[in-house]
Amino acid sequence: MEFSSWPESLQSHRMKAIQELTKGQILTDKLRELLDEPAKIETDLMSVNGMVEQILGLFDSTLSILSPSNFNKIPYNPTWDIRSTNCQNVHKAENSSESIKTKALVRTKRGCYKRRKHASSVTKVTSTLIDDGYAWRKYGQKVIQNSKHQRNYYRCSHKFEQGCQATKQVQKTDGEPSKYRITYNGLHTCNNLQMAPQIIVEASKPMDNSTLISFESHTLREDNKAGNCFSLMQCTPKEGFSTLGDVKHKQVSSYDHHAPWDVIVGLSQVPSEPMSMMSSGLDREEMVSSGEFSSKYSTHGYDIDEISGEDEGRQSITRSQAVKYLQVRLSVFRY
DNA sequence: GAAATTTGACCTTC
DNA sequence: GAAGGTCAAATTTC
Repeated sequence: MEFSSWPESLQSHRMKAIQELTKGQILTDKLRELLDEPAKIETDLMSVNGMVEQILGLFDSTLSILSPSNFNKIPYNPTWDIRSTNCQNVHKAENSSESIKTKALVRTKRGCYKRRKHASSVTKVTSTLIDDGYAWRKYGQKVIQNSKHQRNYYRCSHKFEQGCQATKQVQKTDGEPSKYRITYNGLHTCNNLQMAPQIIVEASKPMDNSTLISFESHTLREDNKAGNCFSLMQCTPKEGFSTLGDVKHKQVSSYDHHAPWDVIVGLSQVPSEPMSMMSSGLDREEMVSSGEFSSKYSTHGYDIDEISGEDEGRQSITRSQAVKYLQVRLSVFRY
């Protein structure tokens, strides 16, 4: 990444990003030391878990610092929305005092949107519904073929204020016992991740939990904000979360309440382009194809069976590969 | 009364 | 044409 060519006003962002990545590098070194001694892993599993999560959190923080929303502190203009380009005339007509006949015509043109079939997504399966720290607004519900349960559609509450394109889908799985499949699409650009979650570790069977983290690459599309999105996750089910219909996607206090890095934070909003740019330390193909890595040592209190995007060209890599991966990314990104 | 949810219709993709 | 994602009016909740 050509940081030197960045505008001067962005230098502070660069410095912040470097600071975060430096922390990550230190943690990665420590983690590597731990991984070199399998016996230590056995006895200090929680430390390993915490370190991995912290590293991922640092990525999250860095990407948030480097995200376009931080560079462009300009109030959101709805006309920037990809759909608005084609719909502006529609909205104009709706706002005017056109005839009913015109309105009828307008209504037939609603829904000028692009389906994000190929945008990267993250899917996880949890046994409990969790508050991921973002404010969501339900906008739809659909019966899905070959599925007993309806799928619920949520968009970021700040979609219109800040143009945040993040959406998620929640569907109860048919399995027994039922779990919830949550699919995150798009990138949160709203900067409204308010509160670090309280992670409650299920000490009883930590080995049962697994995490697959997707670094899926995707081409830049018209909605190039779309990216992988590992949201903050709160593992304490709130009251009333027992059924899909009862889920409250409520706004949480202020953005200033980011937790210190000792709080476990998920990797969120990994845009593909920076990842591609960071891949010089390893063979690019290796980087891209290593679209995900798994961890059987997740400290998350919920069950994550999978986090996946599109299935093409991805493979699981070992934990040590993942560490190497993080290390390289950190060192490359630093420059 | 404002905000959130529900729900049928519309639109895109496959 | 079917399936799934989104819109937006109607309805409900706070």
